[in-house]
Amino acid sequence: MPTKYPGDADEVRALNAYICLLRATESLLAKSAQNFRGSKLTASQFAMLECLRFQGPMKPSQLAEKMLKSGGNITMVIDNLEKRKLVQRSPHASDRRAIIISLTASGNELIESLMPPQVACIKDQMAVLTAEELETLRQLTRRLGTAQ
Amino acid sequence: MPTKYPGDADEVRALNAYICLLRATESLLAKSAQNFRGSKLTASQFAMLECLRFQGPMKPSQLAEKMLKSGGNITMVIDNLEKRKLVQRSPHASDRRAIIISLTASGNELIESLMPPQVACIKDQMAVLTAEELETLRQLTRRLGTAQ
DNA sequence: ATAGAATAATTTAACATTAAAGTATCGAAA
DNA sequence: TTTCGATACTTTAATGTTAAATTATTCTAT
Repeated sequence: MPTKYPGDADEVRALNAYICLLRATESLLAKSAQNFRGSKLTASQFAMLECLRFQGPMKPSQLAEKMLKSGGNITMVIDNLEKRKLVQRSPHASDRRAIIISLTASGNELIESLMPPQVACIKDQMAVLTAEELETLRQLTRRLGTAQ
Repeated sequence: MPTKYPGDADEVRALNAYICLLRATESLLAKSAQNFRGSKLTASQFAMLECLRFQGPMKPSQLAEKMLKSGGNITMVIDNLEKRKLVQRSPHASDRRAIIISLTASGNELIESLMPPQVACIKDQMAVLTAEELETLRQLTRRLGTAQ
């Protein structure tokens, strides 16, 4: 993050917005991570439980796509959650190459208990902005996110 | 990232903005990472070179603070950059506990060659927003970033 | 002056992350 | 039907990341 880069007005404007955007995201993620640290979950483990909770059982390749992570990484996160019996591997009904990952009863119970504080935490942090500002932020970042 | 979480209007607004913010950051970081991947640098290695280039030689503890990373992590990133002779360790003048990390000539040359494409890349990606929108984004994310 | 607290860097262990290679299975074309 | 390319997951190697423990040094209060 360059704090002083000699550039024209366009560059300075873009860099300033970029730096603030990154810092805001870092700040939000660091704060919300506190909600699941007590359960000894990493950010990836929490994200996987959350994904399975809201979108149901799915294949590792689908988890990789939704979580924007590599396949090899997904295998390891599943391994570590499976050791704690929070998720389970089942054979795919029609494709013997594939497997289906699903929450166990205790995995479901855990993510259910963690979601309300997580949502409250995000709501609290975003509350420094008004409803209108949040809508503006959503629209601006939505356009940036889909930029190629 | 929950796509459908049953909540009140405030929660939905906050979550939507939050999700778009995170996705925008992911998208920007992924794109700008392409600029230094060709030089076999990781994001942390690039960030360290950038930090030393713009803020001069400093102690590992200062790098850790500026890069928002743990001390142990900084030691490893220095190790890997030192292997390639891009940075060097020197004894601190007055404190024998401390060391000073600085760019080597080739490290300086490398980061100098990488900065212009990096800035251009960020400028390009942010160009989906107008000057006014960039200023709005900067102000909104600045307030979020400093939220505790 | 010295004991003890604080600071600076490193080491270690566990998990994350990616890219690349490996194994097994599927599907389609010859 | 056999072969070959594509798909799905795992494994491996290298690096990143944190937290906690370790070592060495400095600072401070007595």
